[in-house]
Amino acid sequence: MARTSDARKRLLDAALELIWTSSYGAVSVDDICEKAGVKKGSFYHFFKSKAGLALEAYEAHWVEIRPKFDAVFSSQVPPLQRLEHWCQAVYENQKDKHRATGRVCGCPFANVGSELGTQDEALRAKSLQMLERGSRYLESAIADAVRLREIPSMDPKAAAHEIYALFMGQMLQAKLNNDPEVLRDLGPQVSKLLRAGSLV
Amino acid sequence: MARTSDARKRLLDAALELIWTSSYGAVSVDDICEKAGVKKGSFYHFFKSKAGLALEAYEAHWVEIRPKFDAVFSSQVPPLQRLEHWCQAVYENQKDKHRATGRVCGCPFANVGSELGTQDEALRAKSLQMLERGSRYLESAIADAVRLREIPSMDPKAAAHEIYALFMGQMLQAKLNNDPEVLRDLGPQVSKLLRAGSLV
DNA sequence: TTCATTGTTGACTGATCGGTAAAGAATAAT
DNA sequence: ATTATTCTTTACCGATCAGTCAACAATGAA
Repeated sequence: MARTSDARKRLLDAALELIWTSSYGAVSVDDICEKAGVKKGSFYHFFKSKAGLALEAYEAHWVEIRPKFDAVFSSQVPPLQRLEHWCQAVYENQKDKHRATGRVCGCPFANVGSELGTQDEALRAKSLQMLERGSRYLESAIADAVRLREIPSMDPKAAAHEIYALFMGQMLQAKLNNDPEVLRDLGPQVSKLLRAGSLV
Repeated sequence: MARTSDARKRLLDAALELIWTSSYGAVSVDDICEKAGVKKGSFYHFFKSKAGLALEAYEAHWVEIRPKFDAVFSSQVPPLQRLEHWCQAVYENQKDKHRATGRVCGCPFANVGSELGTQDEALRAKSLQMLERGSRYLESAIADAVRLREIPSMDPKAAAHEIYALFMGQMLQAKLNNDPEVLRDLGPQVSKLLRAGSLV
């Protein structure tokens, strides 16, 4: 048909990065355009609104990081190790971001859910969807761990939600302290909880 | 000296309410003024900036709710019951807010910390201070429970932070689901975790 | 080479943003 | 009653906000 361009992807990347390191409300369409090197007219050629862009940016980010999740939660890895590796990866990720920006930025999906959960139904639902996607990995790993008698019997779905709540709470604590080291012992904590069978 | 007025308090109340039910970024000074029935000139007579108002609003809110915390965490109550009552109070509080607004609004302090933690040092610090204040109640209760042999020996401070992380994560899950019932079993969950001695 | 399609540009809108200035009204202490 | 102080009001500021528009440039398919 006609010409192609990577401006759309640049906008998605810029939006995620800016909103992650600050917040949805504090980032303007102009900011995103400047970071992406795209004029505002082009922005509205690709996206119908700022909220529309955010929605697509989160989905695009998920598509990007999903392979990492799939790898970390591979069935080839012993179930409890999957969880440990996941905690470790999150810890390293936050440390990298902290090194790069001087700030603990937390989880981009949780951030937007917390900020806009009461205002924008579509973004709330997207944030919830991300949560459920992550929780499903935990659920499978926990179910496998139970099946392999590595941990006591428990309801995997409920346990996954509880572990995920603990995880998101620690992320927030790390952000409030602006200290990624808060997340250092997350893996062992999770293991210990699961082995004790004291959830739900 | 001269005339007095309750405009200042009305502004503090309006700000907390509006920011809690939406977000800091989405609420304008004009919104706050309109809700408080105060003209903008008066706003800047009492507060030096929007962020300054928010800071004071959170501190004022703390002063208001602290007596409830002191009552719930009274030494006259058995330690584990304090925690159960606290969870119950939070659950009821979110249900009330949900009935009134149709939304699970979450914790006002956690919300602002999550939204502005990377942008406004003063608000991040205030959010952290609130967290620590709450955590101190948990810490005392846990220490008492250990001392009274109601739960196994553990580090009260670390356990308090872990319980608090779980709590904040569940609040966020309730917000993302827009369903206060997510918080229904928080109390028993906390009790079970503490009794198992599987924390930290 | 044509030509429909896709992408780019810059100028523009009206609304709203946080914040200011200055004059006047209400009040408490004297 | 005077007066210093606190509070209220109105009108205003420049900047920025999200979003629009129409002209124009590049490109792939025919």
